[in-house]
Amino acid sequence: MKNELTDRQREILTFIEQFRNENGYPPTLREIGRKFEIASTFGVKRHLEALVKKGFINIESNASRGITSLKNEFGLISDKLFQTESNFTKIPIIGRVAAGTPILAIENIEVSLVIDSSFLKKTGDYFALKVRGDSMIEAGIFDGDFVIVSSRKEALNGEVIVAMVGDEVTVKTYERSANQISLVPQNKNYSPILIDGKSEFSILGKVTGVIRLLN
Amino acid sequence: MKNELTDRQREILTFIEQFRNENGYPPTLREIGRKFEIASTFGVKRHLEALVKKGFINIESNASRGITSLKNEFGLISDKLFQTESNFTKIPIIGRVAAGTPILAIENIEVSLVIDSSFLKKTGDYFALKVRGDSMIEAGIFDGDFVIVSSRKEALNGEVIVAMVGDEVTVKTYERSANQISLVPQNKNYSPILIDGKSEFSILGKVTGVIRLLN
DNA sequence: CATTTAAGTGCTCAATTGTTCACTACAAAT
DNA sequence: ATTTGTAGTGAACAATTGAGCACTTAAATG
Repeated sequence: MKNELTDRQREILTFIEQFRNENGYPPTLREIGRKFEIASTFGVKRHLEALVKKGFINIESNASRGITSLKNEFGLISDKLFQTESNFTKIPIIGRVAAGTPILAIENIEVSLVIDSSFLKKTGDYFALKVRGDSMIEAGIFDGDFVIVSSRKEALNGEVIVAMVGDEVTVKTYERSANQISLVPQNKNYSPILIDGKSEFSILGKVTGVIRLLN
Repeated sequence: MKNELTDRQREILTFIEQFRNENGYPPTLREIGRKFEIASTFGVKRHLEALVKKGFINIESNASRGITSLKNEFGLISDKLFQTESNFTKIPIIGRVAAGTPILAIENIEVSLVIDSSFLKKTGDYFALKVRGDSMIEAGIFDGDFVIVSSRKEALNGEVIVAMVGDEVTVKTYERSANQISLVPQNKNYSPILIDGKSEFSILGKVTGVIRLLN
């Protein structure tokens, strides 16, 4: 047996892939059969077994919709993108911004976001944060926006930064005078946060991008 | 009922996501129950119903493993299932758009932009435009921003759309009354564009995302 | 204190789904 | 001529799975 697919098998493999992309779960034997007008589940099953034997899928026994590990005719799809194109950068989205909870715990990283590297300046550490509140709307940063942040510990006047004040993370404009650091909101309804010697304060990074998703 | 998740619901949502990423298909009620030591499928089912009500998942009735359309706490569609192929989507950037006084028509396709597919819905054609002008600043769309546009020919009142008026492309809020279509800027200094029967007018798409790059 | 909401048990039932068997048919290779 | 691989029907069966009900517990709400 050659490890090449017959036309029929290729059709079915393609259908499984499409189905999963559309529905979020693989098809059942009967759903495949309906599509290809195969009346017997056994007919379908043997196609799947052929696909397993040839290494294109795995099937979890006795599990409904138990098709896993899709490959296509060219081999593993999962590796394909990373081999050919490497100009993407994966950015972790740092956990929930709830007051009082530690946010920068690295274990909190649940989701990543991949963006075109051309959006970023140099190589460096980036992370993303979902913004809460409207204190920066005049700078075009709205509640629910994602900000892309370049990690750094210092900032220049006028830059939009992400800072840690006490145990809260905040996005503000950085203003430093002779002996006073101000975190200035871009919204008339809010007042600057003044940093005195006592406050726990640190700069986490500079905002280098904003992403907003609408419905 | 608030649309926020309880701890239990978040745990379960996270588990579903992980399960799907590991296995390629969503878990059954009992598989979820086994994980969390919930003996009754009914207990699990009501968690899922809560997640549906709050808009984090959809469930296909009577379908095994019928959980679809995962969102996570950030509102992103969890697309790791499709990591195999299209974790990224290539979007053509088309010319520029007048967001102030309409200036530019569609130029040539310059560049493409690659973004994480979780930013997009699964279906549909997308393109991107670079916005010129400040007529939409109150909607958080600034001069120089990129808007991601889902191609469509119709719109609902209040949606931010990209439209063609004459031979110029513009980004505005769509407002339709009995017999009048208005393209409303989000900036007090500008007036709506009124579409009469004579104008050549067509909707190019709906703005589904905004990307801003800062220095 | 009554009510609501979240969380769960134990159970039954019906629908969905995977497994398996016997049999047919055809083309290609040994 | 016989085997092998592919492709299918039809039916029966068992396991998995989702749906639903009555009832319980606990915490929060008002």
